[in-house]
Amino acid sequence: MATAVRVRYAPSPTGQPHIGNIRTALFNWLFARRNGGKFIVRIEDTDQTRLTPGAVEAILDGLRWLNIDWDEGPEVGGPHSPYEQSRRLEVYRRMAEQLVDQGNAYYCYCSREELERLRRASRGAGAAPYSGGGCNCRRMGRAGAVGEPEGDDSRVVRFAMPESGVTQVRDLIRGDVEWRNELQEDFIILKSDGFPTYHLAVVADDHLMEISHVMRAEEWLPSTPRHLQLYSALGFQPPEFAHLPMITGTDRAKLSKRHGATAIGEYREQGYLPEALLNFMVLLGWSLDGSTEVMPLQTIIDHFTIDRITKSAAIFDQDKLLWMNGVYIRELDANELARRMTPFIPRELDGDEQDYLGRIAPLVQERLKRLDESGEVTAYFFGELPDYDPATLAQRGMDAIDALIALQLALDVINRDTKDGNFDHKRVESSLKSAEQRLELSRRQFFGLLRVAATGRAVSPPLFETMEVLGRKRVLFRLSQAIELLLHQQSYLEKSYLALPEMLNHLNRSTAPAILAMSKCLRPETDKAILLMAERLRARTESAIRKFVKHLTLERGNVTEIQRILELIPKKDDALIKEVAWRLDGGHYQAVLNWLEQLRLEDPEFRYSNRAGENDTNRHFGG
RNA sequence: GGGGCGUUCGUCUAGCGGCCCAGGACACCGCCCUCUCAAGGCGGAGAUCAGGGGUUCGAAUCCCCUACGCCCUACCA
Repeated sequence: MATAVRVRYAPSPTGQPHIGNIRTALFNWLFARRNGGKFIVRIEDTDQTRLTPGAVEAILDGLRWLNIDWDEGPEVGGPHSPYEQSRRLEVYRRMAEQLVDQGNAYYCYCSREELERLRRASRGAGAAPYSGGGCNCRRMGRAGAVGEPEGDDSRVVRFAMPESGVTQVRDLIRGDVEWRNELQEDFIILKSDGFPTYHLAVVADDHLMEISHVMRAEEWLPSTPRHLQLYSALGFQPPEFAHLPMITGTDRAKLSKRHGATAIGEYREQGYLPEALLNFMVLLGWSLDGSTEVMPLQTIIDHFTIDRITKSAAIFDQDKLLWMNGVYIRELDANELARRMTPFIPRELDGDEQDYLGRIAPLVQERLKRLDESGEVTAYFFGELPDYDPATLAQRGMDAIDALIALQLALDVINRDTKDGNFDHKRVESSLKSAEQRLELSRRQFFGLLRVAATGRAVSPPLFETMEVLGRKRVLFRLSQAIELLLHQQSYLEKSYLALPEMLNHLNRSTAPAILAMSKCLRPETDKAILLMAERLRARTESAIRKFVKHLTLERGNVTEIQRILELIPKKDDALIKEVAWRLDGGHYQAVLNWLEQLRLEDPEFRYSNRAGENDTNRHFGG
């Protein structure tokens, strides 16, 4: 019967968990899950000088975030506790002693300086440094060890490598690999501080913890012969070995800080989905079939076999990860998306806002690549619209007048069509599309304008859906706000009123009854403003009129009647004036009045927004 | 210097002697869709399979050599 699969992830807590390390953990974990085996986490904290506070927690958090669970290890314990090597020193010390007793290891008293000298000398010699007893300790040590003082704090224990023959490993990924023993050096197994080196500790623990397969990064391949010799000297049955390809930066060098984000925590903070990162990482060195890339975890587990692991190192391709993250985001249920976006929204959300976010989420879903874009991409849904440049309102090929006209029309039409409070996007769409037909604007221009007015941006999710989610109140307010913004722009202001003085001219002279009635509706302040404008703008009235004529559509019952009037008053065309005037009725005077009222903006004392809603304009018309 | 591993489009990869003058994906380019941005659809460009020798009727696939890259060469893991 085949031995049970027991694999392990053995990180050393020397810093933030690395993408490369975590990928190793992932492969081990997948292998365990695939084979119904156990996945063990063991902390290799044998280097006291490199310990980093919080590193163990960070490693464990990284695993938990990716949903990689462990059957034995820190926090969960297990039959081979403890799982921190610093708490198992006795085990290693005993084994080291046993090896010394057996003659497989010896005490070495060489100073670091001597060692360094030896090392340099051996460089050009073609042999491994102090191999086969390069220093004298091996030869004299065995005999001399007996007489040495116990606990000498400068001595280390070195393993005595065989001086001939080869050590061979049958790597599950790389096949047979062999090394000549004479080229191997006598490596240290127990340091002078009493801690084991990696080599002794892994072998001891992998054996004691009954590890069946050692899957680790390729950088460990060169030390495998040491481990094998250790197993043999200790009389242990070695496990299977599989050396995983490394993950490198774009320069093909071992991944390091200068390659950008390498710590798994950074990916979490940048809004990568753990399932996306996991899926992506597994593809770095493993493939299902060469064409299936995005796949559920269960599929990965079901098909995860060592024979499909690649041999060569892989560059970590951020672009592809980003793409895959987008894929996973799009696959999320809207509520789930909202839930995951929440931590990335830079404001506390109350219950209502959380619901609101739930409605926003589907809109931004397919244009979100990372969760950390959440704040940015939803900003205009919350609170007031931040200042935006009114110049962005008018789309290509439009000027402020076009924008003003279209905005006013949209405002009126939406206001009228959704009075009952039903503000779904279909309704808004049909309403705005009918309005669009009355304007000489392309759809792109009209909706582009409205988009800026509603969101403050040139780019957003589809307009009508966005408006629906924003809600009637916000939309209406923002449209009028946009109008106001435009009017506040000095240069635009002038243009927008170009036609008014001319109109005033005609009002004063014309005899058309409707126009007279209209002038009666003008309140004194407004009148004054118009006169002021007239003076200022006299020189340009001609072109202004032409401008308005362009926007004219003749249709009864149209709020844009005001524009028509303006447009229909070219000089010497009283007939036309009459024609328009004739079409006016009470309802349109309202529009006229609204329009004229905006003039008051010219005079700061008559802020439009301060007065809006206050005026009982109907009074002037007598109902 | 020594030892080891690796080498298929820019990147991740498929390929285990004929199905491959090499397939998929990301990125890139173009078109379509379209109210913007995305998403999506369609199409394009992109690899003399590191180079050279063999073996074979036939090689990206097997063997050898060379080159290049990377890893190890610490009382670090």
